[in-house]
Amino acid sequence: MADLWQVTLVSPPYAAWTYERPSHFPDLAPGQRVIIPLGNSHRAGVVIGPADEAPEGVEIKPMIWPLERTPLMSAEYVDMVVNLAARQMVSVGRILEIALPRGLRTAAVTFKVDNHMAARRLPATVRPSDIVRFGDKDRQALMELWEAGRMRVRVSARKEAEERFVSLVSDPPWAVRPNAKRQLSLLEHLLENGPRSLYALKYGLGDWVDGVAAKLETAGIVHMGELTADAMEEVDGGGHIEGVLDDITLTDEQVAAVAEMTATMESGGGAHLVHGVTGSGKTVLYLEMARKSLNAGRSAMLLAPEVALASQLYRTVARRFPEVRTIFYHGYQSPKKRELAFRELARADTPVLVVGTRSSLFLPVPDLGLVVLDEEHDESYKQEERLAYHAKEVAWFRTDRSGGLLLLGSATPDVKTFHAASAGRIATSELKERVGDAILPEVELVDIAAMKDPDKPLAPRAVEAVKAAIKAGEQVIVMLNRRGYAPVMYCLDCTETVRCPECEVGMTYHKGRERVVCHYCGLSYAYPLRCRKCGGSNFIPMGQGTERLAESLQEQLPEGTKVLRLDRDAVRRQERLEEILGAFRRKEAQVLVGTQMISKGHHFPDVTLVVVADGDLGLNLPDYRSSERTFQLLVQVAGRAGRGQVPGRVLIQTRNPDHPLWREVLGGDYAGFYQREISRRTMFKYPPFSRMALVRISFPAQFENGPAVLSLLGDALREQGRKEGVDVLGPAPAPLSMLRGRKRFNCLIKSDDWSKVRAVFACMAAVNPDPRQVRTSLDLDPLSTL
DNA sequence: AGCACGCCGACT
DNA sequence: GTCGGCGTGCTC
Repeated sequence: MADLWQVTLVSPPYAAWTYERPSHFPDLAPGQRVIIPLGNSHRAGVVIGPADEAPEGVEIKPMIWPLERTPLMSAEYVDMVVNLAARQMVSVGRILEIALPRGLRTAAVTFKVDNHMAARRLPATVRPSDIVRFGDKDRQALMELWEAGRMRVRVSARKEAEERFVSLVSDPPWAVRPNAKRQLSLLEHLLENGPRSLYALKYGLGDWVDGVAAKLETAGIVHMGELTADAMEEVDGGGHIEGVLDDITLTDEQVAAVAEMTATMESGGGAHLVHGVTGSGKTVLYLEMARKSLNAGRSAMLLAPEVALASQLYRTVARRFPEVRTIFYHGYQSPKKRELAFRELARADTPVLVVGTRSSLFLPVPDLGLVVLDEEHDESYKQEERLAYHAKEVAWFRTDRSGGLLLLGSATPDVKTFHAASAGRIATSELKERVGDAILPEVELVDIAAMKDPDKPLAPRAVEAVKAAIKAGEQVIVMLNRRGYAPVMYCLDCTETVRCPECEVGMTYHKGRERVVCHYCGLSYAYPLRCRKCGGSNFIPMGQGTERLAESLQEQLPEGTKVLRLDRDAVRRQERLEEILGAFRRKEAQVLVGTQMISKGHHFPDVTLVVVADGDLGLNLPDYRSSERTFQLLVQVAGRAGRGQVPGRVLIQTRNPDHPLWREVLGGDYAGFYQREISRRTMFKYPPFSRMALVRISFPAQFENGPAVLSLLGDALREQGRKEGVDVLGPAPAPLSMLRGRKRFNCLIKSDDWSKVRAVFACMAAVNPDPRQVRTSLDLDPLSTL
């Protein structure tokens, strides 16, 4: 009787198939990685569990070799992955592909065999294809060496070479021939998307990347190797979060919060919201709770929405707990580093601390007593590309299973979180005061309805306030949530604007890069360019972006004032973010202009003034979350002001001073905002009073059956929706209607129950006549419902 | 993701 | 004539 097991492929086609355990194999357990034959190749797979019976009509093949002697993943880990896969309606292999570092997903390995004591002569290096060819005796002898720990696994050199990251060394313009199309397209790609592994670049652009990248490396224009983000951990200037170590005495509010959180922790865990105003010292609470978890012999994980914030948190944690093994982890680390972290945690037998971003939640951390999501409302916790999952959901699942505490911290909680808290389903602690002498800033509105001059985007009153702050030796942050120089380029000859041919949206002028760029798909053209309609080249930039705002401020402010800019363009080169933040923190500049990036968690004690150049941006988007998003952004950016001794002041420019949101932002009145928002959501049955999901459908642009299949799938969705009693809207072209040669469409589903959403999706997927061409995916609770 | 199969252009 | 380009299809 053959010993059959379910094995999941961690690469396409991601299937969970049946394989036989050969008699010479050691015992198997869920989570064990094995090399399996697939067609004529060898692949890595993960054992999910025993298979009850063989599928009909297929020949069951035997496994080739184990990839580790004791599984890196436990049965509980596999259980988490299986569960998450079921919720997201994707195969288990898709989740494991996200969860496992690259080196743990490949079967391209070599075994180093220590055979000097062996009775039987075996080669010193063995590859999977050799094992297949071995006779039974040799295989048996090899397995004895394996079980004795005399056989080591090494990822093949070619795979490791592909793991190297390619990153830009210098900003444009680059010293390459203007007609070197491939070199330029690689450079533009790196500029737009940031550092990428050679592997990812080859996948996205083509195999020519190998040669071109090598050439650019020789020319000193790109760097290949470890990502510089890793070096960032050691860079000074970021510093740990100040005040956390120096001010260990807790305030009364903090003491009360610790007591409440401890009660939740000791009653078997669960979620606990820390609703504390900006600057109220939430980090101290996280550290206190981490200490409690460690004292109870349990591991703790502290997560931040972005690498830079996680890195700051890591330094603080490492200083606070020098005696505890602390691991820093994020998705931009080299695969090698991630693999080391994964392996170390899988082997750990004492409690550990993990600090990182959302991808850390897939680490095999032993006995999780605490997970902290700092700034829990932040949308970066939701992964949108590839596979849509929310870190909060994974964190909730893990702490639920382990009986750990899930700590959600924010000054402006997610409306859904706060609703659960108000309903008593989540325990809550409140911090209403800032720590130390700091008080919350004064917020004022500036009416700019009458302003027209694009070279003077700030109202005179705002400019005066900036000048006064600089004169007093203080610092200023100016936020404009739109990067580039100008969002619209207007042709003076024919009144046409520059539009992206793929996305049908306006293209943004980037002066420093000398290009116009589509902010949806990243397509860009060199500027100056000719008008598509009339061939003229007399464009005038209209509207404001951070680049133009920084430029005009530089002109309006007194001689000697230094203005820094912080946005995705400015920090394309990895080390630039820390450079800019460090320079501002060291007061090498008086003004920092930036997008919402500057609103996130940074602590600048000398900033006394925050100006929001366009408060109305994002307020009237056709999305149920737009006012929540705007409120959170404005309160967060206002929170950057007055964190030191001098009280802060916030000016918000608006063309619409009567909007009810302003009163709540001005008063920092989360409760008032929440009341108004929740009654609106009740009225329109928006979440949390309903469940929203997006069905994404895409097919290659040249696939002629695409539209027909699309309408078939749309019909199936509506039909099934009627049966289940859920609303289905669409299909409508997605905001990025064309991406990588595929046409994309969305259907919005609104239901009272996730299970109905899954049922409707499953019925639709089942009638898809050509799943290879027409791909469908389900995004539960999408960030944007467009 | 790999790898085979299969059908068209530029070479010893 | 063949070598080899990459479109398409399949993998327990």
